[in-house]
Amino acid sequence: MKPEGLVKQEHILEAAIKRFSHFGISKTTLTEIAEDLAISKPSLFYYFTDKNGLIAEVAKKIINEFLEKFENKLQSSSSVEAGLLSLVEVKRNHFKKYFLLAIQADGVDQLKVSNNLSEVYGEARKKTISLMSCLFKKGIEQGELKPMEVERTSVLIIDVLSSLDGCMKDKRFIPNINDFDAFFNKQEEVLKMLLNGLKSNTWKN
Amino acid sequence: MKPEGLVKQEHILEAAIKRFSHFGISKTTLTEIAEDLAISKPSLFYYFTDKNGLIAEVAKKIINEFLEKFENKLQSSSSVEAGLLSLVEVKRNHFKKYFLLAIQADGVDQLKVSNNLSEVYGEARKKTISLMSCLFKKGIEQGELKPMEVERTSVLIIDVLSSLDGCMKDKRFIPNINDFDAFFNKQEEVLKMLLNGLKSNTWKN
DNA sequence: TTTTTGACTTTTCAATCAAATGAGTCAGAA
DNA sequence: TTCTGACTCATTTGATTGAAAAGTCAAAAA
Repeated sequence: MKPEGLVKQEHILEAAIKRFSHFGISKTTLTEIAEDLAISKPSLFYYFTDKNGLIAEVAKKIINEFLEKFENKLQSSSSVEAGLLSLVEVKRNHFKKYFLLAIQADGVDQLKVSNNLSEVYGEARKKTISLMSCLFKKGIEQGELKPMEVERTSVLIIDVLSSLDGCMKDKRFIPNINDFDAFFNKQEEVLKMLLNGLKSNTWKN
Repeated sequence: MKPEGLVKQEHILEAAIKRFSHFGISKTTLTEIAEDLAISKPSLFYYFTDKNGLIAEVAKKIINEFLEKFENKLQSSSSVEAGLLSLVEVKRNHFKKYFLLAIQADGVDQLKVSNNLSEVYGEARKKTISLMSCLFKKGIEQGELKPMEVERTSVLIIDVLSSLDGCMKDKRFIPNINDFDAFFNKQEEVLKMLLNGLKSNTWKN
C-alpha cells in the first residue's frame, strides 16, 4: 500500500469512529461508512480485512490517543495528586468524546473482534501501569510519598478505577453525557482517599 | 396463617434457595420446588403471592443473614481494620454459599421482581453504611483513626467494594467457586490501602 | 500495478408462528 | 385452614423465513 493508501485508511477510520461513537458499533453498517465517504463498500475490504479488523484498528487508534493525552498531562503535572487526577480527567473527556464507542459499552464480543484486540487492551493496561508507577517513583524520590511497591500499588489503583468504570455499563438507559460526571467525580474522590494513605507528609518510619 | 404455616413457608424458602443458588433463579421452576418438597405447585401460591414474591422473600432472607453475620463479626472485632476485613470475609462466604443466587448474578429483572426489592437492597445498603460508620466513629474516638466524615467515607468505600463485586458478573464463564477468592483478596488489599490514609498513628494536625 | 467497483454469494439477524412449558386460578376435597 | 386436580393464560423455545448486512471476486479504472 502506497502512502496515499495510508491517508485513505485514516479517512476510513475517522468516518468509522464518527458513526461508531454516535450510533454504536453494532448499529453502523459498512455500507453507511462507505456512503459517508462516497466510495463503494468493497473498497473498505481493500483497506481492512473485515469489519472486525476495522473495529480493532479503531480501538487501537482511540486507545493510543488516550495514552498520548494521559502521558502529556502527566508531564505537566507538578504533584502526584495532580498526575493521578489527570488520569481521571483524560478518561472523563475520552468517555464523553467517544460516548457509545467507549469500547465494549456496545455489545461487542471482544474475542470475536480479534484475538489481537485483547492484546491491545493488555498493552494499554501495561502502559498505564507503567506511567503510574513512574509517577509514584518520582513522588517517593521527592519525598511526597512513602516508600512502597509502586508496581503493585499502581495495579491495584487501576483495577479499582476500571471497576468503577464498569458501573457505567450497568446503567440500562442510554448513557447520558452529563451522567458520566457523577461517575468520574466519584473516581476522583476515591483517588484522593487512596492517595492519603500513600502520602508521607505525616509519615514517620 | 397459623404458626405451622410459617414453618412450612420457611421450608419452601429453603428449598427455593437450594435450587436458586444451584441452578440460578430463571432456570428453576415452581414445579421443581414443589416436587422437592413433595407438595403440589398450587400450594406454593398459598404461601407466596407469585414467583416474584418468593424471589423477594428469598432475597430478604439471605440479605438479612448477611447483615446478621456482619454485625456479629463486627462486635468481636478488636480494631477498625479487623472490622473492615470482616466485611470482606462475610461477603466472601456469602458469595461462595449462594453462588448463582449471589443476587442478580442471574438475569433477574430487579424491578419486575418487586418494587419492594429495590427497597430491600436500599435498606441493606443503609444498614451496611450505618454499621461501617459506627465502626469508624469508634475508631476515631479511640484514636485509631483521624477525624473525618464517617458517613461520606463509608459510602465511598462501600461503593468501591460493590463496584469490585460487579467485576465478577462480567465473567462470561460459569462462576467457579475458587475464582471468587481472587476477587475478594483484591478487595482486602484495597481496604487496607484505603485504611492507611484514615489511620492516625502517623497523624499530626 | 494499485485501487476501485458492480454483481454476486453467504451469513446473520429480526419477525413470525406453532408447540411446549411454566405461571397462575379456582372450585372443591381433606 | 391447608391443600390439590384440573384447568387457563402467558411466556418461552424452536423452526422457518425474508431481508439486510457481511464478505468475495472478476474485471474495469486509474
